[in-house]
Amino acid sequence: MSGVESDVIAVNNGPKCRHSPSTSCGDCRLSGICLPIALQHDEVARLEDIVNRSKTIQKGYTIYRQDQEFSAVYAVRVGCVKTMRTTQDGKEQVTGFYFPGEIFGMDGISKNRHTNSAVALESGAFCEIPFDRLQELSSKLPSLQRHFFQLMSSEIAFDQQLITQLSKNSAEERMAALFLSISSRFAARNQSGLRFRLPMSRGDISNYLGLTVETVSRILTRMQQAEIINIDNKEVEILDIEKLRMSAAVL
Amino acid sequence: MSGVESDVIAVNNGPKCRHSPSTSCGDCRLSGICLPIALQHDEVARLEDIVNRSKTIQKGYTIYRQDQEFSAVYAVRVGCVKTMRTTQDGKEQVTGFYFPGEIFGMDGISKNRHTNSAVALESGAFCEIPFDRLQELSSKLPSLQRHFFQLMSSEIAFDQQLITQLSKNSAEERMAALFLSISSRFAARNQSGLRFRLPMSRGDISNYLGLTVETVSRILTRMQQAEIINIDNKEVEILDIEKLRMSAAVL
DNA sequence: CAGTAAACTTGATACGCATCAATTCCAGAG
DNA sequence: CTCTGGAATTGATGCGTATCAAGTTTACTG
Repeated sequence: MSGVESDVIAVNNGPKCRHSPSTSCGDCRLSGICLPIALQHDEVARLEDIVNRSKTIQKGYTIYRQDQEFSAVYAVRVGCVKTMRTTQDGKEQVTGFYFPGEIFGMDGISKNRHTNSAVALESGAFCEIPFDRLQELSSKLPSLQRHFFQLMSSEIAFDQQLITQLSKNSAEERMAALFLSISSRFAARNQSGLRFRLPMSRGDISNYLGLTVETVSRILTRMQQAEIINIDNKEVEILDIEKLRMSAAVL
Repeated sequence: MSGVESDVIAVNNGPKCRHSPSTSCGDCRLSGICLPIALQHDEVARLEDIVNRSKTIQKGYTIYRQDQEFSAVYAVRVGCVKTMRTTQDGKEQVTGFYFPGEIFGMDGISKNRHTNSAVALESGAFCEIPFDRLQELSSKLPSLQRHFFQLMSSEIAFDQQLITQLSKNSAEERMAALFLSISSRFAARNQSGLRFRLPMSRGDISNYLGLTVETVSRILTRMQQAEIINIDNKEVEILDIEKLRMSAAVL
Protein backbone atom coordinates (compact mmCIF):
# COMPACT_ATOMS: atom_id res chain seq x y z
CA MET A 1 0.00 0.00 0.00
CA SER A 2 3.01 2.28 0.35
CA GLY A 3 4.04 4.76 -2.29
CA VAL A 4 3.66 3.85 -5.91
CA GLU A 5 0.06 2.83 -6.11
CA SER A 6 -1.43 5.38 -3.77
CA ASP A 7 -3.31 6.98 -6.64
CA VAL A 8 -5.83 4.17 -6.90
CA ILE A 9 -8.62 6.30 -5.60
CA ALA A 10 -12.12 5.34 -6.54
CA VAL A 11 -14.08 2.13 -6.53
CA ASN A 12 -17.32 1.46 -8.23
CA ASN A 13 -19.69 2.52 -5.52
CA GLY A 14 -22.26 4.36 -7.50
CA PRO A 15 -22.67 7.89 -8.78
CA LYS A 16 -21.92 9.74 -5.58
CA CYS A 17 -18.19 10.28 -6.28
CA ARG A 18 -18.49 9.93 -10.00
CA HIS A 19 -17.19 13.37 -10.82
CA SER A 20 -14.72 13.98 -8.05
CA PRO A 21 -11.61 12.45 -9.62
CA SER A 22 -12.32 13.78 -13.07
CA THR A 23 -10.44 16.79 -14.26
CA SER A 24 -10.89 18.17 -17.77
CA CYS A 25 -8.79 16.74 -20.61
CA GLY A 26 -6.93 20.04 -20.71
CA ASP A 27 -5.94 19.83 -17.04
CA CYS A 28 -5.42 16.06 -16.90
CA ARG A 29 -1.88 15.24 -15.86
CA LEU A 30 -1.95 12.34 -18.33
CA SER A 31 -2.65 14.50 -21.36
CA GLY A 32 1.00 14.36 -22.36
CA ILE A 33 0.64 10.62 -22.90
CA CYS A 34 -2.97 10.49 -23.98
CA LEU A 35 -3.14 13.59 -26.20
CA PRO A 36 0.36 14.68 -27.18
CA ILE A 37 -0.96 16.97 -29.88
CA ALA A 38 -1.36 20.64 -30.38
CA LEU A 39 -5.04 21.43 -30.01
CA GLN A 40 -6.42 24.95 -29.50
CA HIS A 41 -8.29 25.64 -26.30
CA ASP A 42 -11.63 25.53 -28.02
CA GLU A 43 -10.65 22.30 -29.74
CA VAL A 44 -9.82 20.65 -26.43
CA ALA A 45 -13.19 21.83 -25.21
CA ARG A 46 -14.91 20.10 -28.10
CA LEU A 47 -13.04 16.90 -27.31
CA GLU A 48 -14.00 17.17 -23.65
CA ASP A 49 -17.62 17.40 -24.73
CA ILE A 50 -17.57 13.89 -26.10
CA VAL A 51 -15.31 12.16 -23.58
CA ASN A 52 -17.04 10.38 -20.76
CA ARG A 53 -14.44 10.99 -18.07
CA SER A 54 -13.49 8.91 -15.10
CA LYS A 55 -15.79 6.01 -14.98
CA THR A 56 -14.63 3.94 -12.05
CA ILE A 57 -14.07 0.21 -11.97
CA GLN A 58 -13.13 -2.48 -9.50
CA LYS A 59 -10.34 -4.98 -9.83
CA GLY A 60 -11.30 -7.98 -11.93
CA TYR A 61 -14.25 -6.29 -13.58
CA THR A 62 -14.76 -6.25 -17.33
CA ILE A 63 -14.94 -3.05 -19.37
CA TYR A 64 -16.02 -4.76 -22.56
CA ARG A 65 -16.26 -8.31 -23.68
CA GLN A 66 -15.07 -10.06 -26.84
CA ASP A 67 -17.79 -10.16 -29.56
CA GLN A 68 -19.70 -7.36 -27.87
CA GLU A 69 -20.70 -4.47 -30.11
CA PHE A 70 -18.01 -1.84 -30.47
CA SER A 71 -19.00 1.69 -29.60
CA ALA A 72 -16.06 3.42 -27.94
CA VAL A 73 -12.36 3.45 -27.29
CA TYR A 74 -11.00 3.94 -23.79
CA ALA A 75 -8.16 5.58 -21.93
CA VAL A 76 -6.82 4.31 -18.62
CA ARG A 77 -6.86 6.99 -15.93
CA VAL A 78 -5.97 5.07 -12.80
CA GLY A 79 -4.96 1.44 -12.46
CA CYS A 80 -4.07 -1.03 -15.15
CA VAL A 81 -6.07 -2.90 -17.78
CA LYS A 82 -5.34 -6.13 -19.63
CA THR A 83 -6.87 -7.07 -22.95
CA MET A 84 -7.33 -10.71 -23.92
CA ARG A 85 -8.98 -12.91 -26.50
CA THR A 86 -10.34 -16.43 -26.37
CA THR A 87 -9.92 -18.70 -29.38
CA GLN A 88 -12.62 -21.00 -30.63
CA ASP A 89 -10.97 -23.93 -28.91
CA GLY A 90 -10.94 -22.11 -25.61
CA LYS A 91 -7.35 -20.95 -25.36
CA GLU A 92 -6.90 -17.54 -23.79
CA GLN A 93 -4.31 -15.05 -24.92
CA VAL A 94 -3.45 -11.85 -23.08
CA THR A 95 -2.81 -9.36 -25.88
CA GLY A 96 -1.82 -6.27 -23.97
CA PHE A 97 -1.38 -4.35 -20.73
CA TYR A 98 -2.45 -0.71 -20.58
CA PHE A 99 -1.26 1.87 -18.08
CA PRO A 100 -2.59 5.33 -17.22
CA GLY A 101 -2.74 7.59 -20.26
CA GLU A 102 -2.79 4.69 -22.72
CA ILE A 103 -5.64 4.03 -25.13
CA PHE A 104 -7.21 0.62 -25.63
CA GLY A 105 -10.14 -0.90 -27.50
CA MET A 106 -9.13 0.05 -31.04
CA ASP A 107 -9.21 -3.56 -32.25
CA GLY A 108 -12.99 -3.39 -32.43
CA ILE A 109 -13.25 -0.77 -35.17
CA SER A 110 -12.88 -3.04 -38.17
CA LYS A 111 -15.74 -5.45 -37.47
CA ASN A 112 -17.70 -3.05 -35.28
CA ARG A 113 -17.34 -5.71 -32.63
CA HIS A 114 -14.64 -6.19 -30.02
CA THR A 115 -12.10 -8.91 -30.77
CA ASN A 116 -10.75 -8.67 -27.23
CA SER A 117 -12.11 -8.42 -23.73
CA ALA A 118 -10.75 -5.74 -21.41
CA VAL A 119 -10.40 -6.39 -17.69
CA ALA A 120 -9.23 -4.12 -14.88
CA LEU A 121 -6.19 -5.53 -13.09
CA GLU A 122 -6.63 -3.02 -10.29
CA SER A 123 -9.47 -0.91 -9.06
CA GLY A 124 -9.19 2.33 -10.94
CA ALA A 125 -10.76 4.66 -13.43
CA PHE A 126 -10.93 5.16 -17.16
CA CYS A 127 -12.35 7.49 -19.81
CA GLU A 128 -14.76 6.36 -22.49
CA ILE A 129 -14.64 8.01 -25.91
CA PRO A 130 -17.66 7.19 -28.10
CA PHE A 131 -16.23 6.30 -31.46
CA ASP A 132 -18.88 7.73 -33.76
CA ARG A 133 -18.52 11.14 -32.17
CA LEU A 134 -14.75 10.81 -32.24
CA GLN A 135 -14.94 10.16 -35.96
CA GLU A 136 -17.09 13.22 -36.56
CA LEU A 137 -14.77 15.39 -34.54
CA SER A 138 -11.71 13.91 -36.29
CA SER A 139 -13.09 15.04 -39.62
CA LYS A 140 -13.17 18.58 -38.31
CA LEU A 141 -9.88 18.57 -36.43
CA PRO A 142 -7.13 17.27 -38.72
CA SER A 143 -4.61 16.99 -35.90
CA LEU A 144 -7.01 14.81 -33.96
CA GLN A 145 -7.52 12.59 -36.99
CA ARG A 146 -3.79 12.31 -37.40
CA HIS A 147 -3.41 11.54 -33.70
CA PHE A 148 -5.74 8.57 -33.94
CA PHE A 149 -4.08 7.27 -37.07
CA GLN A 150 -0.83 7.44 -35.16
CA LEU A 151 -2.25 5.74 -32.10
CA MET A 152 -3.49 2.82 -34.15
CA SER A 153 -0.26 2.63 -36.05
CA SER A 154 1.76 2.46 -32.85
CA GLU A 155 -0.50 -0.32 -31.63
CA ILE A 156 0.42 -2.21 -34.82
CA ALA A 157 4.12 -1.55 -34.31
CA PHE A 158 3.88 -2.65 -30.68
CA ASP A 159 2.12 -5.88 -31.60
CA GLN A 160 4.75 -6.60 -34.23
CA GLN A 161 7.43 -6.20 -31.63
CA LEU A 162 5.65 -8.79 -29.51
CA ILE A 163 5.43 -11.08 -32.54
CA THR A 164 9.18 -10.77 -33.03
CA GLN A 165 9.79 -11.58 -29.40
CA LEU A 166 7.52 -14.59 -29.32
CA SER A 167 9.13 -15.83 -32.47
CA LYS A 168 12.80 -15.12 -31.85
CA ASN A 169 13.56 -14.53 -28.19
CA SER A 170 14.14 -16.82 -25.23
CA ALA A 171 12.00 -16.78 -22.12
CA GLU A 172 14.51 -14.64 -20.28
CA GLU A 173 14.78 -12.13 -23.10
CA ARG A 174 10.99 -11.74 -23.23
CA MET A 175 10.76 -11.21 -19.48
CA ALA A 176 13.56 -8.65 -19.54
CA ALA A 177 11.91 -6.78 -22.41
CA LEU A 178 8.61 -6.67 -20.54
CA PHE A 179 10.30 -5.22 -17.45
CA LEU A 180 11.96 -2.56 -19.59
CA SER A 181 8.68 -1.71 -21.25
CA ILE A 182 6.83 -1.41 -17.95
CA SER A 183 9.69 0.54 -16.42
CA SER A 184 9.73 3.13 -19.20
CA ARG A 185 5.97 3.50 -19.02
CA PHE A 186 6.09 4.21 -15.29
CA ALA A 187 8.89 6.68 -15.92
CA ALA A 188 6.81 8.43 -18.61
CA ARG A 189 4.30 9.26 -15.89
CA ASN A 190 6.97 10.67 -13.60
CA GLN A 191 6.91 7.63 -11.38
CA SER A 192 9.92 5.56 -10.53
CA GLY A 193 10.95 3.33 -13.39
CA LEU A 194 13.27 1.43 -11.09
CA ARG A 195 10.88 0.53 -8.33
CA PHE A 196 7.27 -0.36 -8.92
CA ARG A 197 4.50 -2.78 -8.21
CA LEU A 198 3.47 -5.19 -10.95
CA PRO A 199 -0.28 -4.89 -11.40
CA MET A 200 -0.64 -8.24 -13.14
CA SER A 201 -0.31 -11.81 -11.90
CA ARG A 202 2.39 -14.27 -12.93
CA GLY A 203 -0.31 -16.03 -14.90
CA ASP A 204 -1.04 -12.89 -16.92
CA ILE A 205 2.65 -12.29 -17.53
CA SER A 206 3.33 -15.85 -18.63
CA ASN A 207 0.29 -15.92 -20.86
CA TYR A 208 1.24 -12.62 -22.49
CA LEU A 209 4.81 -13.82 -23.07
CA GLY A 210 3.79 -17.23 -24.41
CA LEU A 211 5.28 -19.10 -21.45
CA THR A 212 4.07 -21.02 -18.41
CA VAL A 213 3.83 -19.64 -14.89
CA GLU A 214 6.53 -22.05 -13.79
CA THR A 215 8.99 -20.74 -16.35
CA VAL A 216 8.27 -17.13 -15.44
CA SER A 217 8.72 -17.92 -11.77
CA ARG A 218 12.04 -19.64 -12.40
CA ILE A 219 13.29 -16.76 -14.52
CA LEU A 220 12.40 -14.25 -11.83
CA THR A 221 14.40 -16.18 -9.24
CA ARG A 222 17.29 -16.46 -11.69
CA MET A 223 17.20 -12.69 -12.34
CA GLN A 224 17.14 -12.14 -8.60
CA GLN A 225 20.14 -14.43 -8.08
CA ALA A 226 22.00 -12.62 -10.85
CA GLU A 227 21.27 -9.40 -8.94
CA ILE A 228 19.53 -7.85 -11.93
CA ILE A 229 16.30 -7.30 -10.03
CA ASN A 230 14.90 -7.66 -6.58
CA ILE A 231 11.42 -9.09 -6.55
CA ASP A 232 9.17 -9.72 -3.58
CA ASN A 233 5.83 -10.99 -4.78
CA LYS A 234 4.66 -8.09 -6.99
CA GLU A 235 7.09 -5.49 -5.74
CA VAL A 236 9.91 -5.06 -8.24
CA GLU A 237 13.17 -3.21 -7.92
CA ILE A 238 15.49 -2.99 -10.89
CA LEU A 239 19.03 -3.21 -9.55
CA ASP A 240 20.98 -3.24 -12.77
CA ILE A 241 19.11 -1.82 -15.73
CA GLU A 242 22.14 -2.24 -17.97
CA LYS A 243 22.23 -5.98 -17.36
CA LEU A 244 18.50 -6.00 -17.97
CA ARG A 245 19.02 -4.30 -21.32
CA MET A 246 21.68 -6.86 -22.17
CA SER A 247 19.25 -9.65 -21.33
CA ALA A 248 16.56 -8.19 -23.51
CA ALA A 249 18.54 -7.90 -26.74
CA VAL A 250 15.67 -6.51 -28.76
CA LEU A 251 14.37 -3.65 -30.78
CA MET B 1 3.53 -21.05 -65.42
CA SER B 2 0.15 -22.70 -65.88
CA GLY B 3 -3.04 -21.23 -64.56
CA VAL B 4 -3.03 -19.52 -61.23
CA GLU B 5 -0.19 -17.07 -61.57
CA SER B 6 -0.78 -15.98 -65.15
CA ASP B 7 -1.72 -12.49 -64.03
CA VAL B 8 1.82 -11.49 -63.22
CA ILE B 9 2.04 -9.18 -66.15
CA ALA B 10 4.48 -6.37 -65.90
CA VAL B 11 8.11 -6.19 -64.97
CA ASN B 12 10.11 -3.11 -64.22
CA ASN B 13 11.35 -2.34 -67.72
CA GLY B 14 10.92 1.39 -67.79
CA PRO B 15 8.09 3.78 -68.50
CA LYS B 16 6.96 2.32 -71.80
CA CYS B 17 4.25 0.03 -70.36
CA ARG B 18 3.79 1.97 -67.17
CA HIS B 19 0.18 2.79 -67.76
CA SER B 20 -1.04 -0.25 -69.58
CA PRO B 21 -2.02 -2.40 -66.60
CA SER B 22 -3.54 0.46 -64.66
CA THR B 23 -7.28 0.83 -64.63
CA SER B 24 -9.03 3.43 -62.53
CA CYS B 25 -9.89 2.64 -58.91
CA GLY B 26 -13.54 2.56 -59.94
CA ASP B 27 -12.93 -0.11 -62.57
CA CYS B 28 -10.26 -2.07 -60.71
CA ARG B 29 -11.34 -5.65 -60.18
CA LEU B 30 -9.70 -5.51 -56.74
CA SER B 31 -11.80 -2.63 -55.48
CA GLY B 32 -14.03 -5.04 -53.58
CA ILE B 33 -11.07 -5.95 -51.41
CA CYS B 34 -9.23 -2.67 -51.44
CA LEU B 35 -12.14 -0.23 -51.18
CA PRO B 36 -15.24 -2.03 -49.92
CA ILE B 37 -17.01 1.21 -49.17
CA ALA B 38 -19.80 3.22 -50.65
CA LEU B 39 -18.24 6.20 -52.37
CA GLN B 40 -20.04 8.38 -54.87
CA HIS B 41 -18.68 8.54 -58.40
CA ASP B 42 -17.16 11.96 -57.83
CA GLU B 43 -15.65 10.76 -54.55
CA VAL B 44 -13.94 7.84 -56.26
CA ALA B 45 -12.62 10.33 -58.80
CA ARG B 46 -11.09 12.41 -56.02
CA LEU B 47 -9.44 9.31 -54.61
CA GLU B 48 -8.11 8.37 -58.03
CA ASP B 49 -6.52 11.78 -58.24
CA ILE B 50 -4.20 11.06 -55.37
CA VAL B 51 -3.44 7.38 -56.01
CA ASN B 52 -0.31 6.64 -57.95
CA ARG B 53 -1.53 3.55 -59.75
CA SER B 54 0.37 0.51 -60.93
CA LYS B 55 3.95 1.10 -60.26
CA THR B 56 5.69 -2.07 -61.36
CA ILE B 57 8.31 -4.00 -59.44
CA GLN B 58 10.55 -7.00 -59.91
CA LYS B 59 10.84 -9.98 -57.64
CA GLY B 60 13.14 -9.38 -54.71
CA TYR B 61 13.05 -5.60 -54.98
CA THR B 62 12.28 -3.35 -52.03
CA ILE B 63 9.33 -0.95 -51.95
CA TYR B 64 10.40 0.80 -48.77
CA ARG B 65 13.00 0.13 -46.18
CA GLN B 66 12.83 0.07 -42.38
CA ASP B 67 13.70 3.49 -40.81
CA GLN B 68 13.09 5.24 -44.11
CA GLU B 69 10.78 8.26 -43.94
CA PHE B 70 7.12 7.37 -44.19
CA SER B 71 5.16 9.10 -46.93
CA ALA B 72 2.60 6.69 -48.34
CA VAL B 73 0.66 3.51 -47.86
CA TYR B 74 0.47 0.91 -50.61
CA ALA B 75 -1.91 -1.57 -52.19
CA VAL B 76 -0.79 -4.74 -53.93
CA ARG B 77 -2.14 -4.98 -57.47
CA VAL B 78 -0.28 -7.97 -58.87
CA GLY B 79 2.05 -10.36 -57.11
CA CYS B 80 2.76 -10.69 -53.40
CA VAL B 81 4.64 -8.57 -50.88
CA LYS B 82 6.24 -9.48 -47.57
CA THR B 83 6.94 -7.04 -44.77
CA MET B 84 9.75 -7.63 -42.34
CA ARG B 85 11.70 -5.95 -39.58
CA THR B 86 15.24 -6.34 -38.34
CA THR B 87 15.94 -6.07 -34.61
CA GLN B 88 18.93 -4.25 -33.20
CA ASP B 89 20.75 -7.51 -32.70
CA GLY B 90 20.23 -8.45 -36.34
CA LYS B 91 17.36 -10.92 -36.12
CA GLU B 92 14.88 -10.71 -38.97
CA GLN B 93 11.15 -11.20 -38.54
CA VAL B 94 8.69 -11.51 -41.40
CA THR B 95 5.63 -9.65 -40.13
CA GLY B 96 3.19 -10.15 -42.97
CA PHE B 97 2.31 -11.32 -46.44
CA TYR B 98 0.13 -9.14 -48.63
CA PHE B 99 -1.88 -10.28 -51.64
CA PRO B 100 -3.60 -8.32 -54.43
CA GLY B 101 -6.09 -5.82 -53.04
CA GLU B 102 -4.48 -5.72 -49.62
CA ILE B 103 -2.99 -2.56 -48.08
CA PHE B 104 0.41 -2.44 -46.43
CA GLY B 105 2.74 0.16 -44.95
CA MET B 106 0.46 1.48 -42.20
CA ASP B 107 2.99 0.73 -39.46
CA GLY B 108 4.95 3.84 -40.44
CA ILE B 109 2.30 6.40 -39.51
CA SER B 110 3.04 6.68 -35.81
CA LYS B 111 6.71 7.64 -36.00
CA ASN B 112 6.56 9.01 -39.55
CA ARG B 113 9.17 6.39 -40.32
CA HIS B 114 8.71 2.82 -41.50
CA THR B 115 9.19 0.15 -38.86
CA ASN B 116 9.20 -2.56 -41.54
CA SER B 117 10.73 -3.12 -44.93
CA ALA B 118 8.50 -4.26 -47.79
CA VAL B 119 9.83 -6.62 -50.45
CA ALA B 120 8.16 -8.01 -53.58
CA LEU B 121 8.02 -11.81 -53.52
CA GLU B 122 7.08 -11.88 -57.18
CA SER B 123 7.38 -9.44 -60.03
CA GLY B 124 4.18 -7.46 -59.98
CA ALA B 125 2.57 -4.09 -59.49
CA PHE B 126 1.27 -1.92 -56.70
CA CYS B 127 -0.46 1.40 -56.03
CA GLU B 128 1.05 4.15 -53.93
CA ILE B 129 -1.23 6.38 -51.85
CA PRO B 130 0.52 9.49 -50.48
CA PHE B 131 -0.51 9.67 -46.87
CA ASP B 132 -0.73 13.42 -46.40
CA ARG B 133 -3.16 13.70 -49.28
CA LEU B 134 -5.05 10.67 -48.03
CA GLN B 135 -5.46 12.40 -44.67
CA GLU B 136 -6.79 15.58 -46.28
CA LEU B 137 -9.24 13.63 -48.37
CA SER B 138 -10.30 11.52 -45.37
CA SER B 139 -11.30 14.68 -43.53
CA LYS B 140 -13.66 15.50 -46.37
CA LEU B 141 -15.00 11.99 -47.02
CA PRO B 142 -16.16 10.47 -43.73
CA SER B 143 -16.60 7.02 -45.23
CA LEU B 144 -13.01 7.06 -46.42
CA GLN B 145 -11.83 8.07 -42.98
CA ARG B 146 -13.83 5.27 -41.47
CA HIS B 147 -12.43 2.86 -44.04
CA PHE B 148 -8.87 3.63 -43.03
CA PHE B 149 -9.64 3.36 -39.35
CA GLN B 150 -11.10 -0.04 -40.13
CA LEU B 151 -8.13 -1.10 -42.22
CA MET B 152 -5.72 -0.29 -39.43
CA SER B 153 -7.93 -1.94 -36.88
CA SER B 154 -8.07 -5.15 -38.89
CA GLU B 155 -4.29 -5.08 -39.15
CA ILE B 156 -4.22 -4.97 -35.34
CA ALA B 157 -6.68 -7.84 -35.07
CA PHE B 158 -4.70 -9.86 -37.59
CA ASP B 159 -1.42 -9.32 -35.74
CA GLN B 160 -3.08 -10.35 -32.49
CA GLN B 161 -4.19 -13.57 -34.11
CA LEU B 162 -0.59 -14.24 -35.08
CA ILE B 163 0.49 -13.47 -31.50
CA THR B 164 -2.00 -16.02 -30.23
CA GLN B 165 -0.73 -18.60 -32.66
CA LEU B 166 2.92 -18.06 -31.87
CA SER B 167 2.11 -18.24 -28.22
CA LYS B 168 -0.35 -21.12 -28.06
CA ASN B 169 -0.23 -23.29 -31.16
CA SER B 170 2.03 -26.09 -32.33
CA ALA B 171 4.06 -25.92 -35.50
CA GLU B 172 1.46 -27.96 -37.38
CA GLU B 173 -1.41 -25.77 -36.19
CA ARG B 174 0.40 -22.62 -37.32
CA MET B 175 1.14 -24.08 -40.74
CA ALA B 176 -2.46 -25.21 -41.19
CA ALA B 177 -3.75 -21.79 -40.19
CA LEU B 178 -1.47 -20.10 -42.70
CA PHE B 179 -2.73 -22.35 -45.47
CA LEU B 180 -6.31 -21.55 -44.56
CA SER B 181 -5.57 -17.84 -44.53
CA ILE B 182 -3.86 -17.91 -47.90
CA SER B 183 -6.58 -20.13 -49.32
CA SER B 184 -9.37 -17.78 -48.28
CA ARG B 185 -7.49 -14.80 -49.64
CA PHE B 186 -7.09 -16.45 -53.04
CA ALA B 187 -10.77 -17.33 -52.95
CA ALA B 188 -11.68 -13.71 -52.16
CA ARG B 189 -10.16 -12.77 -55.52
CA ASN B 190 -12.16 -15.42 -57.37
CA GLN B 191 -9.17 -17.67 -57.72
CA SER B 192 -9.03 -21.24 -56.57
CA GLY B 193 -8.66 -21.50 -52.84
CA LEU B 194 -7.86 -25.19 -53.17
CA ARG B 195 -5.07 -25.05 -55.66
CA PHE B 196 -2.49 -22.29 -55.76
CA ARG B 197 1.16 -21.45 -55.93
CA LEU B 198 2.88 -20.23 -52.77
CA PRO B 199 4.64 -16.99 -53.60
CA MET B 200 6.99 -17.16 -50.62
CA SER B 201 9.91 -19.43 -49.81
CA ARG B 202 10.04 -21.99 -47.01
CA GLY B 203 12.39 -19.62 -45.26
CA ASP B 204 9.81 -16.82 -45.33
CA ILE B 205 7.09 -19.15 -44.09
CA SER B 206 9.17 -20.55 -41.26
CA ASN B 207 10.35 -17.11 -40.22
CA TYR B 208 6.79 -15.75 -40.21
CA LEU B 209 5.54 -18.70 -38.16
CA GLY B 210 8.42 -18.60 -35.68
CA LEU B 211 9.84 -21.95 -36.80
CA THR B 212 12.85 -23.25 -38.71
CA VAL B 213 12.83 -24.25 -42.38
CA GLU B 214 13.50 -27.85 -41.38
CA THR B 215 10.42 -27.97 -39.20
CA VAL B 216 8.23 -26.45 -41.92
CA SER B 217 9.57 -28.92 -44.42
CA ARG B 218 8.89 -31.88 -42.15
CA ILE B 219 5.37 -30.67 -41.45
CA LEU B 220 4.62 -30.32 -45.13
CA THR B 221 5.69 -33.90 -45.78
CA ARG B 222 3.63 -35.04 -42.81
CA MET B 223 0.56 -33.19 -44.13
CA GLN B 224 1.17 -34.76 -47.50
CA GLN B 225 1.41 -38.24 -45.99
CA ALA B 226 -1.80 -37.61 -44.06
CA GLU B 227 -3.39 -36.73 -47.42
CA ILE B 228 -4.42 -33.30 -46.21
CA ILE B 229 -2.50 -31.51 -48.93
CA ASN B 230 -0.50 -32.24 -52.01
CA ILE B 231 2.60 -30.12 -52.29
CA ASP B 232 5.16 -30.10 -55.06
CA ASN B 233 7.70 -27.40 -54.37
CA LYS B 234 5.53 -24.27 -54.29
CA GLU B 235 2.46 -25.75 -55.93
CA VAL B 236 -0.14 -26.53 -53.28
CA GLU B 237 -3.35 -28.50 -53.54
CA ILE B 238 -5.63 -28.75 -50.55
CA LEU B 239 -7.09 -32.25 -50.57
CA ASP B 240 -9.05 -32.18 -47.35
CA ILE B 241 -9.91 -28.71 -46.12
CA GLU B 242 -11.89 -30.13 -43.21
CA LYS B 243 -8.86 -31.97 -41.86
CA LEU B 244 -6.90 -28.78 -42.40
CA ARG B 245 -9.42 -26.88 -40.30
CA MET B 246 -9.15 -29.51 -37.61
CA SER B 247 -5.36 -29.15 -37.64
CA ALA B 248 -5.59 -25.39 -37.29
CA ALA B 249 -7.79 -25.22 -34.20
CA VAL B 250 -7.85 -21.45 -34.05
CA LEU B 251 -9.93 -18.33 -34.17
C1' DC C 1 -7.95 -13.24 13.28
C1' DA C 2 -8.58 -17.85 11.68
C1' DG C 3 -9.66 -20.66 7.63
C1' DT C 4 -9.25 -21.54 2.93
C1' DA C 5 -8.59 -21.09 -1.89
C1' DA C 6 -5.78 -19.12 -5.14
C1' DA C 7 -1.24 -17.64 -6.45
C1' DC C 8 3.37 -18.63 -6.49
C1' DT C 9 7.69 -21.36 -6.08
C1' DT C 10 10.59 -25.34 -6.61
C1' DG C 11 11.94 -29.87 -8.30
C1' DA C 12 11.86 -34.05 -11.53
C1' DT C 13 10.84 -35.58 -15.97
C1' DA C 14 9.24 -35.42 -20.86
C1' DC C 15 8.79 -33.76 -25.38
C1' DG C 16 8.60 -30.57 -29.38
C1' DC C 17 11.30 -28.15 -32.04
C1' DA C 18 16.13 -26.34 -32.91
C1' DT C 19 20.50 -27.44 -34.38
C1' DC C 20 23.94 -29.74 -36.99
C1' DA C 21 24.99 -32.37 -41.02
C1' DA C 22 24.40 -34.48 -45.44
C1' DT C 23 21.98 -35.07 -49.70
C1' DT C 24 18.79 -33.92 -53.34
C1' DC C 25 16.22 -30.75 -56.02
C1' DC C 26 15.50 -26.77 -58.72
C1' DA C 27 16.02 -22.24 -61.07
C1' DG C 28 18.75 -19.19 -63.37
C1' DA C 29 23.09 -18.19 -66.19
C1' DG C 30 25.80 -19.09 -69.95
C1' DC D 1 21.59 -28.23 -72.76
C1' DT D 2 24.85 -28.21 -68.80
C1' DC D 3 26.66 -26.05 -64.89
C1' DT D 4 26.23 -24.06 -60.35
C1' DG D 5 24.59 -22.09 -56.06
C1' DG D 6 20.66 -21.54 -53.38
C1' DA D 7 16.43 -23.86 -51.72
C1' DA D 8 14.38 -27.73 -49.85
C1' DT D 9 14.38 -32.28 -47.76
C1' DT D 10 15.72 -35.82 -44.54
C1' DG D 11 18.09 -37.79 -40.56
C1' DA D 12 20.53 -37.80 -35.87
C1' DT D 13 21.03 -35.45 -31.67
C1' DG D 14 20.42 -31.89 -27.99
C1' DC D 15 18.36 -28.11 -25.56
C1' DG D 16 14.71 -25.08 -23.69
C1' DT D 17 10.57 -24.99 -22.01
C1' DA D 18 6.24 -27.64 -20.92
C1' DT D 19 4.22 -30.77 -17.92
C1' DC D 20 3.43 -33.05 -13.70
C1' DA D 21 3.75 -32.97 -8.78
C1' DA D 22 4.49 -31.15 -4.19
C1' DG D 23 4.99 -27.64 -1.14
C1' DT D 24 4.75 -22.66 0.41
C1' DT D 25 3.02 -18.08 0.55
C1' DT D 26 -0.43 -14.63 -0.14
C1' DA D 27 -4.80 -12.68 0.06
C1' DC D 28 -9.59 -13.04 0.49
C1' DT D 29 -13.88 -14.07 3.47
C1' DG D 30 -16.49 -14.21 7.31
